[in-house]
Amino acid sequence: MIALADCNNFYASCERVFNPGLKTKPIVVLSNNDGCIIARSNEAKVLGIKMGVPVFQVRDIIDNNNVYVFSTNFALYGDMSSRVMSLLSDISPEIEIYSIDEAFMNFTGVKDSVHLASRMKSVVTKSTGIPISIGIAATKTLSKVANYFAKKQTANGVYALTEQQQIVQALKELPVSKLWGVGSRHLRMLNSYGINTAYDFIQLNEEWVLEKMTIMGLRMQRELKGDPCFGIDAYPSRKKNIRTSRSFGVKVKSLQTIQESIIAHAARCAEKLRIENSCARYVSVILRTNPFSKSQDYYYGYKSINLEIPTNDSMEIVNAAKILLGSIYKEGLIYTKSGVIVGDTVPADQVQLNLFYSEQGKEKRKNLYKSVDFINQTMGRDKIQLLGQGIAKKWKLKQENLSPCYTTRWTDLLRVHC
DNA sequence: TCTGGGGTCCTAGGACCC
DNA sequence: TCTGGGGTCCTAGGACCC
Repeated sequence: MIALADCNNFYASCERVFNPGLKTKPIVVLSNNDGCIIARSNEAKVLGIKMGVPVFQVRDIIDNNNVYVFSTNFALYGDMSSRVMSLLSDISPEIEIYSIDEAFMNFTGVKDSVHLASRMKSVVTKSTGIPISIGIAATKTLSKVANYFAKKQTANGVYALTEQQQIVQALKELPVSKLWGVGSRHLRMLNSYGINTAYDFIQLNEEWVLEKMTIMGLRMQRELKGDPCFGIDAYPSRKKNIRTSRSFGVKVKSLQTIQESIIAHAARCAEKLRIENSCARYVSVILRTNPFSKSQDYYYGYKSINLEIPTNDSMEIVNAAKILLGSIYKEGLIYTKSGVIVGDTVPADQVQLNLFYSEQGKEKRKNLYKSVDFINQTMGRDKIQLLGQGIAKKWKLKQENLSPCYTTRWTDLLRVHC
């Protein structure tokens, strides 16, 4: 048996924990740059605010209904997430942290799984204030289905989907769009063949599913029939790619300003690599204009370069990124986003050297980065940075409704008045 | 006026090798 | 007139997830 724990409206719930007066109020959380809606409380969902829509399109609904608006605060959400996950790990024998607000747990051998799940739920709610739902079933995909009904139908937020008759009934009620693995493209394709529910989908011929939706679709179908295709991965493997990208807070034309952002992103990628103890074999840079603009054709510049020797050295990655930027930058366009991707990672202690590799200066640089990383991790991001990242940071993003970092910054601790 | 960020996996087709 | 067969590796693009 597999259990899936999923935090309800996670970001919105995090904001509520430290602002209990908002308990019954509609809340939305915005993406970076205050651009799109990325989380909604149930009250906001009822008002018809859809996931992912740009804020300006729902501005009227927000204003007319006193919806509380928050800029994204990842320091807060990340910290709350690790608290929830650590509580779940204490209780569950085997756990895979699947995303910031979800975890799969192996319930094999658990005698009364509903009882265990209910206990988890009350421990998490009591210790963190975050409401969660837990779905239990034979496979990961079915546990997702169970979780859907845990949120929808049950008062206590725990739902086990185990009896054959019950599974068939659930799949008949579940729109195919809600399946884990069906996105907008597959949905349109399936609908065009008259497939509307999860039950319709499992009736389909396997070869047909394989042809239309690749092996991923077939695995999903088998999982829905109770045949496990995905195991619990309790040991997270090293990331294969690491990306840092941001929209600009303002429209940007000049190479100078873009270069500052690229250097900052490249340095951040290098730092992330060092945290993971990895080195990357390639560096890519992206630079794009506004895809929604009507006055200017969309331009998406993307280029990669392979490194002679995999590295996590900020300066080497920055240099590669600068060269790439020079080759995709076009004069005269108005840009809205830039980013750096490093990838094809290898463990830092297994880097394949070549004949021309020289140790000279490497040890010093390693020590330098160790100190810089330590200072930045304990005293705040970019306390020490490369000069090329720029001081003014004109390209920085908008965050007009940012909540305090209640749990990760001393000056932001909640004050209780007696 | 105003549209996020960070990942994974799969496939087809081309390059290349013997 | 007539130009193989089989394999691997790499990459770009597409689809999905939260």
